[in-house]
Amino acid sequence: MCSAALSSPAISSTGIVRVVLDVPLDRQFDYLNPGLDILVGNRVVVPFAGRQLIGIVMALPAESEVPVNKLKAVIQAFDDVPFDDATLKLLRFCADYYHYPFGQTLLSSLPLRLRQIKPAVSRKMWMYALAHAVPENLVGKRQLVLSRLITLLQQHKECSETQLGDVSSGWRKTIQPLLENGLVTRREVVAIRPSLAASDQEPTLNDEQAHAVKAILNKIDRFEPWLLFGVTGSGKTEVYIRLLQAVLAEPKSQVLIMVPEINLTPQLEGRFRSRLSQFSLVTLHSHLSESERLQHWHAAQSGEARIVIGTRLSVFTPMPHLKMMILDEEHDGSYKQQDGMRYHARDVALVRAKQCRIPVVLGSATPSLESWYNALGQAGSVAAGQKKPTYRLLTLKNRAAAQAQLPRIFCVDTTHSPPEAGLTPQLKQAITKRLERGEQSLLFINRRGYAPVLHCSACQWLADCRRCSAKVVLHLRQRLLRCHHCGDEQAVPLQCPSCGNADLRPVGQATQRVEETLQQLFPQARVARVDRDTIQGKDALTELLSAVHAGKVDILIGTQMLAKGHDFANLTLVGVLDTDSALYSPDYRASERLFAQLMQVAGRAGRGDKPGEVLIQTAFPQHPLFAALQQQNYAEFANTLLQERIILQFPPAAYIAVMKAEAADYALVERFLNDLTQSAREYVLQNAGTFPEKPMIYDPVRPGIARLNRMERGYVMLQCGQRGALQQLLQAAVAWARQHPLQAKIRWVVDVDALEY
DNA sequence: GTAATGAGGAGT
DNA sequence: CTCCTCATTACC
Repeated sequence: MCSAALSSPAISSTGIVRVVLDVPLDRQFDYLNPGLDILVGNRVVVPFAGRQLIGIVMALPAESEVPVNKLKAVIQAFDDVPFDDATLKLLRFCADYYHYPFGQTLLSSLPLRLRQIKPAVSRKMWMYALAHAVPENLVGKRQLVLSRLITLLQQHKECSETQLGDVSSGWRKTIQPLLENGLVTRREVVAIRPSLAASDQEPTLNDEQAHAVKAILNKIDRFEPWLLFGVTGSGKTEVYIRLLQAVLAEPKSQVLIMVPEINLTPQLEGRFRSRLSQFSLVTLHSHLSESERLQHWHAAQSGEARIVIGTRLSVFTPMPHLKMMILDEEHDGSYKQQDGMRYHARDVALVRAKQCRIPVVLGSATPSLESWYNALGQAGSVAAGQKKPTYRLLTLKNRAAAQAQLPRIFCVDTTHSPPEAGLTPQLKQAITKRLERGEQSLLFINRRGYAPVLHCSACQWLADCRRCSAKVVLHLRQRLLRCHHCGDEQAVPLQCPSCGNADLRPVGQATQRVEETLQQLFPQARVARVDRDTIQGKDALTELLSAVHAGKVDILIGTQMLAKGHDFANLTLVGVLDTDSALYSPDYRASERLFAQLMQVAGRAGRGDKPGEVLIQTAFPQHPLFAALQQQNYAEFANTLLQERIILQFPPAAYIAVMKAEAADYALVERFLNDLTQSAREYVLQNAGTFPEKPMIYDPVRPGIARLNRMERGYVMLQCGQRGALQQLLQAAVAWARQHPLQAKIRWVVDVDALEY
């Protein structure tokens, strides 16, 4: 696009307004200003193809390439400027790097309220309190609501609108006279919820923690990526807190902490609120209401919030005084956006830190191979080969609480001890022992539902999804078959649709079925199941976890939902029922993910003063992954994987991008992708001289789930050892795809640094 | 993306 | 000859 003309005025009341819009068109649109006050950066409402859209003013050019009589007028202008220069630059970079339209990149990073035409006034939030003692005769006998409101206000120093609303929906009407006569006062709260009383006391850092804090603070005023590699329980959070204390000591400075998903946010939030209670803190995650999100976002953008804790999208939150970023559990796949602009929040954070010249701390017990690769060399490993380390590695080897021991990890060979209903005799025995001792057990199985397949014993028929090339999972309680890929549900057939046989059997294990088995085996035990089917509301998980803490549960069974961050002092056994599907998966990242997951699950055992035990059921106990796991030796395992990736020239040893296409008819997809590979190869041949390294273009393949939601899918992988060369090819490929004749008939996206292939 | 546009087919 | 549907094109 045109660079803003030097002569263009900062404010316009007439003339031309150049706008980007939330449309999949990678260009800007010019409008006439009918006499509104408009600044570069403002949000405006403009007519577009027969409807009204919100746009962002990018420039006020002197003239337009479009004839003036074709230009339409701006309808409305808002006076806010949502993006600062730094954020805009970051979003521009991302739009280019991920090959996603700039307008959509920009608008999708904003809270929904700022993308909607109705004015984004956030409703004010108030806290109510009693001003003085309540006079005796105030409350009449029949004024039940009033009396309850007053009781509530007497019990709490301050009450939120939600609290008061729980008493009666008509609370506003009742409280109004009290506000007028001054018995009740209220104060406005902007986003920042009142901190809990500062209670936690400062633990002493061990040597490793102290060294990490000191090392980072030594280079606090420059761009520097740190990999904080610390086993579960080694006290990474305490390191974060000390860093934040130091950074926030500087007036105005802000910090951004990112976490994988909402489940973890409340935990970290609670600790930060109590330890850093003097600093205003907001969260940004998907569980917020739209008005909360807007408030929190504004608090960050205005500089009012000093601490922001958020999920991946928060990496784009404008923060004028950002001085440090922290990514907890940096290896977690949920940092990668899987639709729209497919950015990786870790990579974006690195770019942002570099632009802002600030440190970025990546924390993990099982770093991503990307980060490991970037930190190697300094670790003295040979795996990185000739590569120079770009991250600084800090290691926390010891558990922070000295008495907490690392769990002992065993494999149970399922070829020698075949499991019955999913449980090997060893595991059953281990559970029995825990029940006798009054300790808790956690069983981990990565499949929700009752059984992963429904099978006909006569003709070997298996129940398929109608929309996907996948098997449907039996959910017994709801009496239905559900596809875990598209969500489609169908009734359980009474007889085999293929041969009419009535003997249809559930095959394999999933959480519901294991729960049933456990209840039969241990009728006296209190069993709780945790998966997406049992955990529905936003407080459901918290409630269940506190029940576990209170000792009201003996055996917990669940999916990876349970794997993260929850410490149960009385939990001494972790059982992993089925890992083998991930061991020999075609996905090149499967074993990296499995190791991280098992490490995390193992970390749940024995976090109190009792030693923990982990039993893993597998038919392949000799697999090197388990040997490394038993020694809790991530480094060795990661180095082995790295060698493989170097040989295969897969990430992080090389860069990849995947062109993903889908259509109802695979023939179209195939034609499109064949055309693509051919022209991409020709392009590379013809421009061979301009490529610092020649990219590889693989033949089209079908992904693991070849059909998803009635769409036939196909992938083409582009790979190169050099990022710039891959980008050069991608640019040509995207331009080519945008004007391909099949463009309208198929859907395609480019997934740069795709996690799966 | 979606609204307007125009080409081709069946129906009155 | 009109109305409808579907694909194509333009969107400032």
